[in-house]
Amino acid sequence: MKITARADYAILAIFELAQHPETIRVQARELAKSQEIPLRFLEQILIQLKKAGMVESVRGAAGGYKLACPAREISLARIMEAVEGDVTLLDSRVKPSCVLYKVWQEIEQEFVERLGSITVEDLVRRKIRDEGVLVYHI
Amino acid sequence: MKITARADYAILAIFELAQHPETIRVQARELAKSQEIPLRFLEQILIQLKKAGMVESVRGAAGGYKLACPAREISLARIMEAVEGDVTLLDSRVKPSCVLYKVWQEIEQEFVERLGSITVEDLVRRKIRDEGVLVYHI
DNA sequence: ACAATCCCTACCTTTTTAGTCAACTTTCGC
DNA sequence: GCGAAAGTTGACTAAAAAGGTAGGGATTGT
Repeated sequence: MKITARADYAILAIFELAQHPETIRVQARELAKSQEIPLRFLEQILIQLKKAGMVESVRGAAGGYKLACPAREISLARIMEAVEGDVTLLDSRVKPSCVLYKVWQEIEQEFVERLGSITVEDLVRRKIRDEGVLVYHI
Repeated sequence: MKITARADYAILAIFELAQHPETIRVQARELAKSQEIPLRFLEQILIQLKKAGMVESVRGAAGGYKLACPAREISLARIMEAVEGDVTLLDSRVKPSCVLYKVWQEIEQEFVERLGSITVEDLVRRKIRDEGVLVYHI
């Protein structure tokens, strides 16, 4: 079981955006720097997140990104689906007629539900709980 | 989330072995044919399963494979670990200091436990329940 | 105007997956 | 003992996916 770099970076980026006040925009460059993500790669990812409606952008000189919806509406599953297309689809070579097919389906469903149960808001809460205060300010 | 061909084939092979009486040996060729697995590839996989103590082989003219331990002791997790080496290790780029790290650990643990909770015996039981009787006989 | 920033398409590189091959060893049946 | 059937091994290759780059165009603030 491994998380792809895309998904990993996507989650980190959204997580960081969620820690900034809603009113301010964060530039890709900043996100890339603080999370140690290759800028050009991150740009690709942000586009996907934008298309999926989780992030909104402003172009131009003082442009940047911010969340397009409340952090509580963004789950890990949603992020992963946005950048990977088909996280939810488990693919095995077994035929639907085989007993194993159903077993995989069950396991997959549980897994996706679990990923869907964790929101970015949860992450922020956990961080506050574990580390006291958030770092980013206006 | 996707199962590798190796893991998929390994599970199918063991599953088929589990459906044969303990006393008889099944040849790699037979397994390959009935499960539609490339023979040479299956041979690789069987070696891994043997090393992991799940299968035992007899060489020579009337050789073949059989389970090396009761089906109830073989879980999906065990098979996957045998052929993939590190299924259980979730790798993300987040640092251990990040809140996400713990979250991934939790999810991974649940997932692995789930895979560990399903044994080949369970599969056989399900098959009997769903399809009535097993196909393979002496 | 121009610099900073986001956007889009295409491409490249590395790693992993999936599968093959040839040669070798062991065992069985005679 | 001998040949055939079967398992064993390690090296090899092709294809796909992951990870990342590059160039250029579009927008906006100053």
